[in-house]
Amino acid sequence: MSRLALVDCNNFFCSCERVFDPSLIGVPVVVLSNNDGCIISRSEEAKALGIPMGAPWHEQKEVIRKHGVRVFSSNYTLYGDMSARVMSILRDEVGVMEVYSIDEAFLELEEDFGLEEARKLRSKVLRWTGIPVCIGIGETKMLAKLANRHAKKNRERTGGVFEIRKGEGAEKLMAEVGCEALWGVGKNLARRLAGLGINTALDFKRAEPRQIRKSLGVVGERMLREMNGTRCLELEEMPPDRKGVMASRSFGAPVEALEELEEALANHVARASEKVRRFGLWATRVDVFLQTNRFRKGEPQYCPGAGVDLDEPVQATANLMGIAGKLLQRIYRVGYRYKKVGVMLGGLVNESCLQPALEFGGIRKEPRVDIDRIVDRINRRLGDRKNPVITRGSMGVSKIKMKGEGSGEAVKARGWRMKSGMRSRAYTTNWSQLAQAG
DNA sequence: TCTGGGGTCCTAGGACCC
DNA sequence: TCTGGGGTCCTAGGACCC
Repeated sequence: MSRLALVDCNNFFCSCERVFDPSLIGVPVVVLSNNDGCIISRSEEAKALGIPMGAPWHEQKEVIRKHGVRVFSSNYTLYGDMSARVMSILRDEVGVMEVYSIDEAFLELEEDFGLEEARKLRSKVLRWTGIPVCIGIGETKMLAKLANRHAKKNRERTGGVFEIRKGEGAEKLMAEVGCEALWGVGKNLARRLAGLGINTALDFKRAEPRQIRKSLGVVGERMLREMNGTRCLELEEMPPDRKGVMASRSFGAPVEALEELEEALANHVARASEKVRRFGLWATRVDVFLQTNRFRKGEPQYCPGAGVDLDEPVQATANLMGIAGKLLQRIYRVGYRYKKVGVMLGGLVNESCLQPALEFGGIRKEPRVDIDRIVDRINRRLGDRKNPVITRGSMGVSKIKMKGEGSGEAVKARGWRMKSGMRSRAYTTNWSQLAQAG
């Protein structure tokens, strides 16, 4: 039976800080989120003080002051570097592994890799990097996660290493774990499960697949199978290509002026595009969004977003800046107190998708067109369902030729890409309504 | 104008994770 | 007063095609 190990660094960000400042050992430490807003990593001592994960810093100030908790802003350069060191040690250990996050990795285990080997690996990582880890072993990712959780919660008894094996032992453990502790089950799904009378991990493991499928969908069914030892979540050795890159920040104090939003947005666009270039990618879509303060229940909320598909892949900050700026102007409304502005560069493509500027004997390629989509958008923006601005009509009223009528070569020369199944279609335009709609 | 099932594509929104 | 940032996947529903 093949098995997986989940190696998870303990209190990773705090542990990283400790490696470089031994005076932090044995005292409560917390690390704050990007904007120093929330607590995102706590040492064991800080957890013992009752400081919750994700708590707003300002809510914990009193406890922090009272107990002399050491507080750090996050330092992702440091954490990334430490992560790479840990991962390289793990990579030496096994043939196949998946770096799941900055502080976790799944390892495919050989038959003879047992608890003893896991303990050795654990102390090796600690010795070489100063980072303590826990290791959970199981047949599937979910089971390895569960085993890891158990190893962490019972560190004295387990020595930070635990394997979950089929049988009574496993079921006893599961009976003591609530569903919300399972990987992939959050607050909402846990509530839904509770409604079905499924409260513990064991209840879930024994649940009726049809029922789970019905109320939690395929995601739920996959989890259920994983709990019973069937692998549904594969190990991904190669990280899949990134789909988008986002950059956003909350403001310390609410912002109302467009100029201020523009300034912040310019910053985010610069960061996001830099990242995209570093990955060797290009964006084919830009989305901009605004948010008011969702915690201020009394204030009017406005969280608009707008995006465009680009005619061609773009990488340059300046180009993206212009596009993002226009989108911001489109969604900006006077009179709101904005808390956040952000940009999302999407539809990322690599070099292979770049179209050469010159093709077909020097005729420049035009962007891909999809008339139906464009028509759909125009209608959605300007008309309503009952009164579309543009409708598919009888042939010959107002025609956009896509194919055929001897114009195939012309179409090709323009570089229009045909989707299979595309045909000539006719559209009628309600010009007066279009004019009215602006 | 009505009839119908099997597909795809797109978007918005929900849920989750670290 | 202050309450993160960055991702992924899935679903539902509409429009459209054949």
